[in-house]
Amino acid sequence: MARARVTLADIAARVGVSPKTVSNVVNDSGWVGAEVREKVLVAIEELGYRPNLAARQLRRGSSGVLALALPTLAEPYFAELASVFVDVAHDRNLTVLVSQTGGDRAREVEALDGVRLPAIDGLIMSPLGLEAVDVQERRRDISLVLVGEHGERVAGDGEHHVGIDNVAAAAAATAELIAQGCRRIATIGVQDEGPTETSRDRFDGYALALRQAGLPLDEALTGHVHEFNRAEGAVAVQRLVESGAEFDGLLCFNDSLALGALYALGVRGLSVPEQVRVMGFDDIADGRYSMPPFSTVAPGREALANRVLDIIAAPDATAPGHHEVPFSLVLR
Amino acid sequence: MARARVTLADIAARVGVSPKTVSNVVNDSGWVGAEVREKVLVAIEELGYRPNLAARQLRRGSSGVLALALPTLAEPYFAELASVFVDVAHDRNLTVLVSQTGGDRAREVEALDGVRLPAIDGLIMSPLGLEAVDVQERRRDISLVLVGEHGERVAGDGEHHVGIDNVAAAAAATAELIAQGCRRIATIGVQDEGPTETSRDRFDGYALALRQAGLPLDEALTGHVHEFNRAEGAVAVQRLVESGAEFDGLLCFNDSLALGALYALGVRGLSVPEQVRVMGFDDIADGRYSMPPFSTVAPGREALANRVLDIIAAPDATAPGHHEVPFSLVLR
DNA sequence: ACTGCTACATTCAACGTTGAATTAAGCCGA
DNA sequence: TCGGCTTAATTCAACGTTGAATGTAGCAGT
Repeated sequence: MARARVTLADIAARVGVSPKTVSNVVNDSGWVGAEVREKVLVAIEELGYRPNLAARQLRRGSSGVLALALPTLAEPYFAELASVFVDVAHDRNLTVLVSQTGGDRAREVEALDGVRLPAIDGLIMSPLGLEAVDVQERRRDISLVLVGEHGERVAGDGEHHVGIDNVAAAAAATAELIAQGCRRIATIGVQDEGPTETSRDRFDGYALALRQAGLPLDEALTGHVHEFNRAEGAVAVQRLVESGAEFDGLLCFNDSLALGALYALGVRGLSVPEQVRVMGFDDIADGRYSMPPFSTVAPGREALANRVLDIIAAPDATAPGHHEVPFSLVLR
Repeated sequence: MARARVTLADIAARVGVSPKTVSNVVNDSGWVGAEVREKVLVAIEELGYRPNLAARQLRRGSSGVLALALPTLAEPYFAELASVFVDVAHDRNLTVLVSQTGGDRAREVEALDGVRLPAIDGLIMSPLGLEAVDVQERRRDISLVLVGEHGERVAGDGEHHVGIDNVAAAAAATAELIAQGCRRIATIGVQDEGPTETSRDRFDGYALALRQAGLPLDEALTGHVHEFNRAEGAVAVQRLVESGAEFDGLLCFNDSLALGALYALGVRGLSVPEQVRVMGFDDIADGRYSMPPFSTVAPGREALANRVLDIIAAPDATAPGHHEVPFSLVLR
């Protein structure tokens, strides 16, 4: 399996030129005669030469490779985000490699330090455990862009962050439920511990929309969770229903929660959307074929990826801090 | 942002020792006195030294980094597989970086060649467009392990492949439906074009189980699809129902198809599991909170990842060819 | 014949790290 | 006192690539 590597020098020896000339052919740099170029290309083909990227990067100082560090790929939102990032980057002739941190502070710091990552040009991270001080105290030689709401807090004014306006998005989603006739709108996804930025922003938007519509904010309609996944969504709805709370609308802080909620509503025999209208967040693929269907907030994933890559391409052309990308409502 | 890199030489100069001694401290190699070690560690902390991985790999010839190339992260099966791989590898002190090829032959070949990948020690790939000749004709200096059914064909006897016995798994799943009382079992997921290995194996298992139970194989109960996703699953069921086919069991060739099928069954007013029992494949997280619930075949993901990493760790200790890992049925 | 130019190709050194070989110093026992 | 052993640190070269500097023709122009 592990045959010896073919190097520039091997090609050079075979053709009878210097390694540098071969390098020039490979990189289309310098002056190379047509005849020599041809012979070199033939030799490369015959011997199966592949540039050693470690050596190239060591010399050049850059690799054209970016890393995307996410809490988990098991959550569809992150998996789909990763998918979009890779594709958008591919169109730009960049490679994005995806890494999974588990949302663990230590592993996120490791990613920042480039521990166990190959030499990369830039790091895109959606942190969960990271603290602002972790970013501030270490000098980096690569560019960093943070995404996600926790990332926004960590970034502060000193680092790049890209994301949607969560408060506005949650307010728009809530307003839509109200427009559809809901008057008692429950919410699922309030978090009381850990990185709660997302939760808080979305709750703020929810509260804002209620206030603007002159509806009361009822603590009994607030479903608390530990994490944003189906299991927690199901349990939260179960608790709400058992507590005797009555509601005709349900704002879930992401689609996984919404899918879990639909499950629990189904078990309880509550029909969607007749008895309860459900709204989610993230527009993940699972939600598109959910039965019954529910509406959701679509963050502009392509827009996000493009914005991030713009910043990575020219980190100093953009002032650090928060950069906003648009969202939209998907009604089903 | 891009501050100058701190090198071993910088640390060495500050402490007043040779770079090699600093290297020894960093790698716990060679003999270093307690006092010098301490001073070096302090300097490393103060200056924020981080080893240059490109240089290290160039010198060492290996990086401890593996790449996992998948068709897409947008499909939950692959995303969850990636998640498991990263975690299992992390436990073994290895890094797995995930790449997305789109199932495109050219991009899969690029991955094989290491184009636009940082220097890595091993490649794990679930191919879709790749051909056996692509693998055979290029000499590689890294170890390769293929996964997935198309990968099994590409691997042949000359390359490593790890996977479950799809025929047996599909047969077991079908036998379970029969044991639950189903007599007319439809199937969804037969493919007529592209990389159809998965589809064929599962259909063979389905046919085998029917034969063993003395049940007829009815072509009218066969749902054809182009891809394994929710949309196709929904459409396939719709077609089956509209064709007038009657069935009390439904074997879907993966969970995404099953979720789409459930959607279509729901729209048609067919109740699950009363009127139709549904069985899927892959045991993805979405399926676990599906309403109504359905059973599925769980491939041993951890077992798969561990087997693959065993092989990568010692590629020559294992004969190339197919290596099997167990599956199990998850009944809901 | 001399200068200056163009087109090609080469040499040299360096990117940062680390195995292998070497040196240096301290200590022990004969 | 000498050789031999242990501990500690060093020097050297090389991993494969590529910028910068340099060399060498051949040819045009004066």
